[in-house]
Amino acid sequence: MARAKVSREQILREAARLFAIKGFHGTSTREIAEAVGVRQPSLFHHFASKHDIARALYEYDHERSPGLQGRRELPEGTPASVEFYQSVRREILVEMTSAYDLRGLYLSALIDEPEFLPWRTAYDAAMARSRAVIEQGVADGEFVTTRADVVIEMLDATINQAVRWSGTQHDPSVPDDVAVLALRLVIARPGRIPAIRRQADRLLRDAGTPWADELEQLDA
Amino acid sequence: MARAKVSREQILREAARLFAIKGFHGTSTREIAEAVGVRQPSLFHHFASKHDIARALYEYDHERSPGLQGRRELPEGTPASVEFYQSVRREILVEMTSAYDLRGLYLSALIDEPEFLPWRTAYDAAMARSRAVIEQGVADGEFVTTRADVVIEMLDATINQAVRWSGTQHDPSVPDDVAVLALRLVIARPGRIPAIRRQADRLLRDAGTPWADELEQLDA
DNA sequence: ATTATCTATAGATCTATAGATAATGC
DNA sequence: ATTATCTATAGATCTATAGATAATGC
Repeated sequence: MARAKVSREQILREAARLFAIKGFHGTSTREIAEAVGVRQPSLFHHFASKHDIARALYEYDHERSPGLQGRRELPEGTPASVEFYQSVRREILVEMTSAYDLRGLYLSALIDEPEFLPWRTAYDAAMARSRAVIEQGVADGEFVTTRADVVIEMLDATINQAVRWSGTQHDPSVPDDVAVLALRLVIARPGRIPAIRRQADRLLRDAGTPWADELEQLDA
Repeated sequence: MARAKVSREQILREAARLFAIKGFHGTSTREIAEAVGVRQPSLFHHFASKHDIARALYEYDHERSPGLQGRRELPEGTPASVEFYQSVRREILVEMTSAYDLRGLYLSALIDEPEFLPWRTAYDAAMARSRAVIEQGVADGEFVTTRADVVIEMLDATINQAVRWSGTQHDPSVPDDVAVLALRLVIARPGRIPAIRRQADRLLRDAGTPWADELEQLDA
């Protein structure tokens, strides 16, 4: 008799989808197993525990996100406006092109549970770096004096929201649209936005950072 | 022996707090009972079921939010920019001054469960009305041509986020700060923002809508 | 007499383990 | 021989009900 041949990826995909809908605690391992077409205990051949499934999803997100890794894509000395624009554009692109629906990881307070402390730490550090960029922009006069804390919260919320667009939304212009809106929040001279975009594109090309791959994925 | 005298409010407060941290499904009735200081079955004297507790919280939020009720605070014919500014400011104020931490209701997909369909419907209608205001602003030339869908998603995410600030954040200038940032997303002439704020204040006073009460609450 | 708690517990989960069995790869 | 499934089930929950008991209000 042919048995369902289940891959780790299939489990991650269905688990993520269910976590996003019903939450981590609201989703049973039985439901995940049913969605991938095996019996409940078979999951434990692939993952040691239910928490381990969520951990793999956090890991996947972390590996794809320069922001969470604390990796800069643009050289030292890049103007804050360009850095800010590029980092928002990149994060939105990363979340939109995720193979899994990662909402369940960030929309609830799951990340605050002790099992997930490393990802919480990376997340907090990324927020602190974003904040520093905004403060730099204000100090340089590129950005209007604004409440960096409120701007950060709005962006954080938006990036979390962007995870929803993975799978459903394939419009490749969305990352740029969101990054432009983010710039509008803080920029002193909105007329400079096209120049900022061009500078980001140029610096990114010079740095040789791959970027086109994910964008192509959205067109498909 | 003195027994704990528990009020409905105490249960709502602790339940909301726990839902926000661990999610609705991640919180047991035993945990809620422990937090309020009674035995688990005693909760069922006050609420028919665990779902009923969440329902009461949705109801509370709905009663306080003009946006969710579809109630206009400003007269017909108010410019889109003023309407937009005021609606954002009001919703942020409502969420910030909530007696309960309502994150758990909106950060997960709890609202999508069939038990909560009436609140889902009200929520969707509020989003559609916000969208119409933005499109009006674009049509009138007050707002730049922008993707209303993305702006709505950013605002929605921000308002959900604002729920986090209830309890912890008491700064009475936050609703205005967020509303100004929201305007910056879409406004064609940022220099008009102070005039828009003044017009909102004036129309609100003329309409006799109470407003000062909640602001005072933040100062306390 | 009414209201709010308590103890005890039914019945339905839920995660994870143990050990049997089938499929696959050398 | 190894890998991936299966059935069966232990043991720990979890929600909600039943019925006893204490406190409160008239």
